[in-house]
Amino acid sequence: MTIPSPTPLAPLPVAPASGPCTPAGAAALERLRQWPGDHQVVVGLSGGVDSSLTAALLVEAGWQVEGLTLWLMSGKGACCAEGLVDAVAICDQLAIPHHLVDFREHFQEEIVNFLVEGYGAGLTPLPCSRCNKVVKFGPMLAWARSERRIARLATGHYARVRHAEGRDPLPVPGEGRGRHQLLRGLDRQKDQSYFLYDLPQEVLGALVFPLGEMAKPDTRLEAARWGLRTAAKPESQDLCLADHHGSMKAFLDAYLPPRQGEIVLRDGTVVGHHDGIEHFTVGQRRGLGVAWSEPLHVVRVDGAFNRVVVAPRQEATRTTCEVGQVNWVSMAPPEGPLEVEVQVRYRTAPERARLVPDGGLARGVRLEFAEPQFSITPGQAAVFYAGEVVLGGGLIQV
RNA sequence: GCCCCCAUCGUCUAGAGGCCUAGGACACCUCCCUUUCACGGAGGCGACAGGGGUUCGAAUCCCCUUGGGGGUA
Repeated sequence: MTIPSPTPLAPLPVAPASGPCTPAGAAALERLRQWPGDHQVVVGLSGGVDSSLTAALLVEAGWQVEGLTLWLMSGKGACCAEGLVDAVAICDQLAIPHHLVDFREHFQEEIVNFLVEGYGAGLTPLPCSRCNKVVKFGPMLAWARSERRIARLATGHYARVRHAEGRDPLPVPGEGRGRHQLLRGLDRQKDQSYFLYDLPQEVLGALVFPLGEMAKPDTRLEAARWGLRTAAKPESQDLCLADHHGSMKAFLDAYLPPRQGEIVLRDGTVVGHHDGIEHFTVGQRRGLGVAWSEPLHVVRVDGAFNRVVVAPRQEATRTTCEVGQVNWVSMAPPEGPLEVEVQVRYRTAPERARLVPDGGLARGVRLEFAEPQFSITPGQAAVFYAGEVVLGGGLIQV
């Protein structure tokens, strides 16, 4: 479905009077101007600053741009609706077409069900990487190609893609020929590469991340220069799932009935009770309700026995884990062991580990960390890095 | 129903007359952080079982009541 752009109440300038006000903005613009190949692109617009500026920079660089917003949530969809208003307004200001595609059913099947089943089983599923792969990037690109005959997709993610033809050698031993590399965003505070590890090569090859080398403050300054209505919009919205529920807990409570169980120490001593394992994740401290001589953290969520196992922090570590459903990004699957850096959660520091390909697991590897790790959690992603480069990643197994 | 011991924030406790407008730990709440869930950071709420005494002054001493633990006919 395509919704027509409304007539603006007050005409806004299509382009600002002056050029970029930050070196990063100027560099981003220059990269877009020099981009090899055709300059037609569909921009995924969430209604935030990042995607707004992404569209604006592409327009400023002379690209032929069309905006696309996905309708994801069923029900009222309050957050989506709010984002949609801004997305439409931005496209209007930029004088580019805006499209809205209804993905609610798809989102429900692929993400909502995935979350409910995962949490119900005692995992801590990561929705974002799956959503990026299965709901956003893949389908958006397919839509752009089939509906608009446009081969490229741009988003406001803080990550970089080094396309096959211009790539540098891999920083680790391995085969990277002919691959599109995924790199961290230059602004390490905002780097979102963790959520993108599962994108296939064919998608990576079509991506444009104009903000990959921008820092967040640059984005805001440039957005303000453009007079974008989203320039000062607050940072993180709530979980996009949560619109009419308010939080993940409330969201899960709407799908999973309360199931009381025990909170136990490693030796089986019962120290408390919980109202559903879906409210707990490995490493968690708050919300246990157990008063102890020192803080207790969750070390295991036992779906089979409906129990939550807790221990003092220094005992809540692991040194190895199995990773499944691995997607190799910037390199071909390695033949043998590899020294890598691993993030086991978004926004935790990368940790040194030895990665051993596991013949027994389909697309599996085993990680042996140099130091004990605090919160290795089944369901979360383990993403393998070599410095800036995303080598690959997968899901932590039970 | 004869004799002894104990009684502080939600929990575990510090406290042996003025340094206590009662301290700490854990829990809890709020905010910050954050495209997941968490971690983390900063604040906050919160108690001397009740009633009488003794003292210039009592959480700290005495008495009674109440509520929990031991011993003898």
